[in-house]
Amino acid sequence: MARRVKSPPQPISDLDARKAMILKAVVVEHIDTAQPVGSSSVAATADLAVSPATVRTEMVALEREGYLAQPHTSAGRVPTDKGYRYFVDHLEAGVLGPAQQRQIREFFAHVRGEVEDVLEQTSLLLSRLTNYTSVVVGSGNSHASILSVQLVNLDARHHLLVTVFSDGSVTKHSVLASYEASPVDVIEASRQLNALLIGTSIETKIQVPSRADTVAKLVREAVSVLKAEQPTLEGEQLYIGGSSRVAEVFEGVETVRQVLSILEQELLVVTLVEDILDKGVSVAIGSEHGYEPLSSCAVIVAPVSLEGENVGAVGLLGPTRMKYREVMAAAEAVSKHLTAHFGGDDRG
Amino acid sequence: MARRVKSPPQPISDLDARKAMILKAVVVEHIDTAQPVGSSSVAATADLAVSPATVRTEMVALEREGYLAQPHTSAGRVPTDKGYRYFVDHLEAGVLGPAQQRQIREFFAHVRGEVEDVLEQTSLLLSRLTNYTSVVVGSGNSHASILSVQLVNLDARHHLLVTVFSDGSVTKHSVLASYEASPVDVIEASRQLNALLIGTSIETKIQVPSRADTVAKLVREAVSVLKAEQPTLEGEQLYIGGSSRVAEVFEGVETVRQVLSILEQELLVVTLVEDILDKGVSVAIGSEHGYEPLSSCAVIVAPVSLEGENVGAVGLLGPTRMKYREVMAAAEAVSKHLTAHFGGDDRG
DNA sequence: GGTTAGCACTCGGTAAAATCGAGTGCTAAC
DNA sequence: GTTAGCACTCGATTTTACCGAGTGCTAACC
Repeated sequence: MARRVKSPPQPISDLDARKAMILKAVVVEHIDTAQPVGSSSVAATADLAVSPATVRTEMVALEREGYLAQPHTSAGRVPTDKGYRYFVDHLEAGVLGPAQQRQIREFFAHVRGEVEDVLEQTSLLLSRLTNYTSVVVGSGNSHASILSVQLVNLDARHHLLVTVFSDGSVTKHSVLASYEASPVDVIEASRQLNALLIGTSIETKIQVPSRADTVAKLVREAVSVLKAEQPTLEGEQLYIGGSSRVAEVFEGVETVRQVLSILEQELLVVTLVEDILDKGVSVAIGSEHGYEPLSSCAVIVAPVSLEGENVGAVGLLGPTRMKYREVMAAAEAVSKHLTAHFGGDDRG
Repeated sequence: MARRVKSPPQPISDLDARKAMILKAVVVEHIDTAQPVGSSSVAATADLAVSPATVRTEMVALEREGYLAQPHTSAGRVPTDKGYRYFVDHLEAGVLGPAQQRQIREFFAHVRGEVEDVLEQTSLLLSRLTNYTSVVVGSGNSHASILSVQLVNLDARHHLLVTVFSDGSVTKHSVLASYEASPVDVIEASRQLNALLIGTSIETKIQVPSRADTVAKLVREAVSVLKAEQPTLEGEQLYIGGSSRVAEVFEGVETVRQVLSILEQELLVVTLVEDILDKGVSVAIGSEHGYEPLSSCAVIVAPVSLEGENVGAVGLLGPTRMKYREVMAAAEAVSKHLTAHFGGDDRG
């Protein structure tokens, strides 16, 4: 996470102390008011003992360097994505309000149920906490090992393959056969599948029996449907909380539509979040994530890990002028709690 | 479904032929243009050989009787909920365009996978077909019988109860014990659970063993988490397709927000759809369904049945000025196909 | 009696004009 | 390097005027 402390030699794109303060003031006020910010209100910022005129000169520079933009002559300045980026990179870590801290603690003290339920609840919590739309991603089970498989027959040709994985996930797959199988066959197939698959992961290559009897055919069939899953994306879980926030937080019906439409494409959202995570970043602003329809959004993510490994992420989606401090703090806190929750799950 | 053919004696609230035609003309045009409709455009309707003045007189009457409303003096008329209701009740059955029919047929010819996947895909289909937000509800499994239960142990105190129902649904429940249990115990418990539960439904009262050994405790524990589900609502599945349509179809950010916010409350949506279905109606207009925030919406539903029993529903949500003919036809067609799909599931 | 042409009237929507003022950039003095 | 002063810009807001779709009413018409 790029959080630079003030230290001597900085990349070209760095700003002297005063410019930084001015930029920060503009960002803060614009986030608050959604209006272009003028030189006088910046000058009024207590800890900046200069006149509006001076501020103006600096703002011209900031604009030239791409941190600020002017909607039109004779309007105040608005931060660009680059401006927000600088702001976020130099943000001192935010602290959560006590009320929110309590809310999170209480939530995790009382939440229970399956992982899926917890993740879903968490997405609602995040959205309630921040007033933005939240996104919780649980990773797939592609390398979890199989604890148990069972073939249950619904009728003579229609069976259900139920698989339990070591991460606690359960999948089911229909197995439709063109031949009839007796309950005894199914039980035997089930037994063989167990022998064959337990301990392997879905990625493991399996040597299936090549005999031509009903049981062997069933076994082959079952293994094949199990392996037929797309390796990476099936099994990913996505929970979106507070999508109605989109309508309150973005202006312009068209933007709202676009964002909602993106959120509907679950694969895309999962990829987006994981991309951001892969880059090791916690915030993607504007066009940084490369999804053009989301260019007026910022996405904040935090990883959730289990035994040192990333098993998911929590994210928040808002306009570029979102409350980064609070929201980043919230995301971080929730991701921590979630990690702890899954790590020390076994309450007595 | 109330579809009246013109027949002699009607309830008080019925209209003579000409009023009906005028009302219909207003509704049709308003659905098309979203604008108040004036007497002259109604008079221009080919099959109505009267002058605007006459139409006006009739419109005054229609307004008095509550079918039309006037946004303000010297504006055209707009249908009220009652007006739409009359329109819908007297709507001759719509026919789907050939393109849409093909789309539906193709969809059902190629769709495959678990019930859940089919329902989810269906909701997308419906939304694509109609350009409105769609809702697909799959009923719970509360009276499906249990085909198999299995206790899988994750670690000494943490087990997973996996239950397969006759309707093909699978549930999992964590069983957390305060005592340690050996794999042998778990297998034995699993065996006993099978003996105990197979063939019963979730509602059946079960006589659990009262012994104090580990196995019996496990069995009791497992039965109790299984029964702990809320009887009616858990297991209901809801799939919403095209929620971004909300933003294109309703005007006013506030309305959009409200509708989205309702859609987030899955329980509420399920109840809403089932309420409408229970009333034996296929369309709920404006405030007819009693959910105030949805008073500018119309909801069209069609049941999905399996072996004569309702197992779900498809629905579409739009503004009161929605294209009833087309949408009702689409909902009906899809519900028919879905019913057929599940009825004759066993393709060779 | 129902229908219709004629007409005065209403009133929201749109466009043009006027005004305002926040904010700028520049310059000259400090 | 900073700042006060000032002319200038330009979007937002308000004002005014106007248009015209649509109404309700009345008197003539079939």
